[in-house]
Amino acid sequence: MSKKMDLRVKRTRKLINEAFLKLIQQKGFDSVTIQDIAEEALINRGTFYLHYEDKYDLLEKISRSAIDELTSVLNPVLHVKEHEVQIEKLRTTIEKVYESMEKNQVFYTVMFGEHGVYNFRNNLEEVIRENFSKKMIELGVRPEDFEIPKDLILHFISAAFVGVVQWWLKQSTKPSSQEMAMKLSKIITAGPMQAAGLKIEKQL
Amino acid sequence: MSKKMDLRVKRTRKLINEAFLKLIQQKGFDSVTIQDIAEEALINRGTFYLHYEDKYDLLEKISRSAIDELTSVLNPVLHVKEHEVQIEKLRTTIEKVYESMEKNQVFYTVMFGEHGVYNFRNNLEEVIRENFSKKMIELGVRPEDFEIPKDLILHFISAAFVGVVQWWLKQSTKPSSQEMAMKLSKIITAGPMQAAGLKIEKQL
DNA sequence: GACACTTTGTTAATTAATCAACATTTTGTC
DNA sequence: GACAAAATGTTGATTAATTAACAAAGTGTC
Repeated sequence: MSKKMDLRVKRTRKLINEAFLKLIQQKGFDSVTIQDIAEEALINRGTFYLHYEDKYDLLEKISRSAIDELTSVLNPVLHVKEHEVQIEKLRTTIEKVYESMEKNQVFYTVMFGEHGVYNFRNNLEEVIRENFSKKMIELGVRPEDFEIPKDLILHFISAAFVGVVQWWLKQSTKPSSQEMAMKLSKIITAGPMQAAGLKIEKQL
Repeated sequence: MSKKMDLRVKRTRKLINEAFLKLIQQKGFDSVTIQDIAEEALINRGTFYLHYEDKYDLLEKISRSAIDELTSVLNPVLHVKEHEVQIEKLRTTIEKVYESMEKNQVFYTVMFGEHGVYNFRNNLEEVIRENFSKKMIELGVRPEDFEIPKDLILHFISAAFVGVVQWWLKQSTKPSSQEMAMKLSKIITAGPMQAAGLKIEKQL
């Protein structure tokens, strides 16, 4: 990004994005028209086409942006050094994840909402699994080394992750990213039962 | 308004107004700079000067607009026909008042807020009194006809009116304009004690 | 299927806003 | 009071957005 974006471009896109998410929340993606967006954003309809091809393009770009940002901080391999989890780094990652959630809060709230885009939750979980899977391959981690099938672990993690994000989005008073990092790192390293304070019976 | 206002003008003013009120709420009128407004509104600073002279001009125009709208629906004389209050018309007026409040909700909330403009409450009460007083003169109402001094009545009404508006602004779930009209017309015609359900001892 | 209405995608001329820059004024600190 | 930094008010060249209009496509109703 060698040149600074003209303020009008930046502003117009912001207005379009905000109008779009608001309208999705109100009436669902399918019912939203370009005219609706233009009216809500107080822009000329023709202006929309200077920035986006159609509403599908807009959705793609908004989603890409939010999810790219999320996956850029979801870097699991850094937490593992010689098969050992590094707590501090794990905590930092979770904190960044929730900072990203805060930043794109409206997007995720709308997408998970009642008029949100079809199957958004599953798609997000899939993205997370692919991201983790790809990173493992890059670093030569071998699934045979796991006691539990890799796929099972990935499904567990991605579903749990998204489940907790949905919980967080629904809180009227949201825990800070630091609080979430503290709590989740405990759950991840000790398992949910121990993190809740229960003792696990010793296995012979 | 023979010609339609260019959408850009409309939008730019809206963005400026919103940014301004937000900043007043955050840091108080005195601390707000034009640069602050431009940044918050995502406009070029020079653009501000295409629309307003300075922040005092902006405040004047925003206030004028909200208060003009309020006084345009505050027309007490229409409720009185041959010294008799017409309940239905009174209720309609109150309803319109609260519609105006809803429309300019952010403005009034900020102005009445902790960083709001100095003495806003008193100024608003004064405006209301003048408006009522002027209308009475136009229609030849004679203060001598009142059993209670005119000034006292005006102060009672204006203070009570503003007090209730402040109450309404603070409600997280606000009564609709219809509900407010129902309740307030009862208070006004029967007095606060009877409207609350108490019986008044008969005076000999 | 016929038809009316709505929405879309596009175009050229016009216009409000941006950018960069500057001199001046104001504010804050010592 | 001296000085640096921040804010103001302004200017001309450039640019993104608006307007008005049109043909075509899509939607809803009978």
